[in-house]
Amino acid sequence: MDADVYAKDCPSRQVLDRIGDTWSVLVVLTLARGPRRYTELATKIEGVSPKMLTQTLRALERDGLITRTVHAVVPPRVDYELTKLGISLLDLVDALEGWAQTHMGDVIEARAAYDGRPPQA
Amino acid sequence: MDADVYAKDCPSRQVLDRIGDTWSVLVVLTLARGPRRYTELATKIEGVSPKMLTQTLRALERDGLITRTVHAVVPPRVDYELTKLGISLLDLVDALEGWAQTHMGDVIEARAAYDGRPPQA
DNA sequence: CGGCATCCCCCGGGATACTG
DNA sequence: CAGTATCCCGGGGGATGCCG
Repeated sequence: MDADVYAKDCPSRQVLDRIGDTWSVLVVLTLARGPRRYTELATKIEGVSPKMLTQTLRALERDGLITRTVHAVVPPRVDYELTKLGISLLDLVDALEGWAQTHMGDVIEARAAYDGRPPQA
Repeated sequence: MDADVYAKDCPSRQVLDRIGDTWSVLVVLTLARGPRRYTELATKIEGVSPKMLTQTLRALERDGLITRTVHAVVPPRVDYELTKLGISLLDLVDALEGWAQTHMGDVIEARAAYDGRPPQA
């Protein structure tokens, strides 16, 4: 198999897209330290709508990155948890978060410089 | 500074978004082994439209991840190159590509299993 | 509580054509 | 060659309302 992310039809491109999705990343990060309930995820991840959260969770489940466990109690309780595959992704996603935090300042600076300078300097 | 990616207004979230963008990732990957011209990028990265390529390049430039060098020749020649900051991101993005390629098979399998099974098994 | 369905709006982004 | 400008469409995604 080629697994060429540059090829628009290669599945690896789709996988890359999934990893790239912000909500996916945040969900995986939130599940880093064990199972979480739907509401916990919704609360922790600011700005995500119920629709997008569900959609993201389904996509991650479909891709085998998380499991969805329904507890037959009332009120209902649903736990989401990283699979082995999901855990293997965790290191990466963690690094992503780290990079974003570490270099956030640099990026902000760069933006200011770029915006402050006349277009055709 | 908090640098909380879960906070919807934290700049780190925006940085995360930029990293997440598929075109950004592919551009950075393409620039991994040295400067590339606009057309080279357009050719290498399948499926990207001129509009999106330009837009992506501008965003990356603004964030200080790449530089844009215009050579005063005719026909015009423009080179894009990773900055130090961009290079620091390269390792991550490389790992991303690697993960996508390595686990592509697992994901495809998981999807087949998920899709093949009746909704409420 | 944890969804799914529906509606609807907005804009991301592709296609096409033109310019320096 | 390396863009920019314009048009336009599809669907991403928010809001709301209803079930188990």
